[in-house]
Amino acid sequence: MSFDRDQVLRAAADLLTRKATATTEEVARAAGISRATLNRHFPGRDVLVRALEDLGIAECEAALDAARLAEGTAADAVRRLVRALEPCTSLLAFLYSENQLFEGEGQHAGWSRIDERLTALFRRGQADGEFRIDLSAVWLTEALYGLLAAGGWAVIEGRVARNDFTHMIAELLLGGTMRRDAS
Amino acid sequence: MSFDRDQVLRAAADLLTRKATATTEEVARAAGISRATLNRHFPGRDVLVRALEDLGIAECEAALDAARLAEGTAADAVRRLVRALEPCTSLLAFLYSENQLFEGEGQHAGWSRIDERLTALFRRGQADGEFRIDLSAVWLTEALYGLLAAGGWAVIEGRVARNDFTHMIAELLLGGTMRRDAS
DNA sequence: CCCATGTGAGACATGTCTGTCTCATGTGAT
DNA sequence: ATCACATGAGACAGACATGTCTCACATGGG
Repeated sequence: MSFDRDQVLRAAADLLTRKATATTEEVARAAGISRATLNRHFPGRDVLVRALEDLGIAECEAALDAARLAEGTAADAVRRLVRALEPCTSLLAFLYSENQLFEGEGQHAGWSRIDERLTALFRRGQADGEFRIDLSAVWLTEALYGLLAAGGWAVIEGRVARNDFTHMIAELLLGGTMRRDAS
Repeated sequence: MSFDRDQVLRAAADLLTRKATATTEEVARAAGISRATLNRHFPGRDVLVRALEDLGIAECEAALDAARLAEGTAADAVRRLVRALEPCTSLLAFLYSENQLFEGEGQHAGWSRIDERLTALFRRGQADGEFRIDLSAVWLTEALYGLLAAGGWAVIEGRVARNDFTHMIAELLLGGTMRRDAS
């Protein structure tokens, strides 16, 4: 019954993704610890959310590193990225919706770094003539977030198979819905 | 100072989209009425959310009607649909995130109807050979929701221009990021 | 003019979540 | 065995949102 910070954070993320308004007692029970212990380590719900944010940022940056965005074609980099991001989608989905609440406080600097790296990837694709230029790189970054969240929720609700996750998101983002035969 | 149900609902939607945890007093103040009056007409927060849901469903179905999804190419139908949906995006974005909370209760039947109409549109595009078939129509429907929400929030946060809304979403969904020259 | 209706303001009780505290228990190290 | 330490369980008070109630006021119709 020792305290495993990482395991607690993951249990909290799993629960909060499904039920964003969960009580601290529910979070504690989901993590297998008491409310008192949860409060000793994370004094306040905002502290817990910030810790989840830090975890999400760390996992995102690890995924970005693992995807080696600078190598190969931008399209392949996007595919590697989506695949690398898949394990932390539910955490991202939670933080994505939670972020809407952080109105004025200014967002975590980590997200800016991640935004910048993603935007740079799309800009590279545009500069290489690989991606179209009438959709701004900033919008493509936002769209990727939206598709990841939509995909994560669709998987949770059983509307789509988890195995299809990477293919669905990456191929929709890259190729859209239109058939590409013609060519 | 008479009570205008529709105006109150729109004010509530605007506020709740930006701050999903807003107090009933904040909602009332945003709508220009007192908390007592708000509670007379919407006894309970869930009643208010349900009313917003009904409003969102009604506006969605009106947009679906206006877009005449059965006419012309499926791609053009999607473009008309996104354009018709644009005015109620913020309400949709709120309901989209709020819906994650309705876990067990079973969702409003209206959403099923809307899902079905959207899925039918994508299926038609696939049957006509216009859309690719390796992305399921159900996923395309979910993706459209995700892109609408992402677009709505990106506009609210000033990351992208409101004028670009329709083009960004529709063209990304239809054509993806890849350049389409070649062909 | 009088009355009915609807509203705003405020007070009040209630329920819930939260943060904190105490105390007993269990575990590991010495 | 003993001690230090962390945890679990429960109690407690405070903060907050909520729902309800009363009362005063304005408006509109009879």
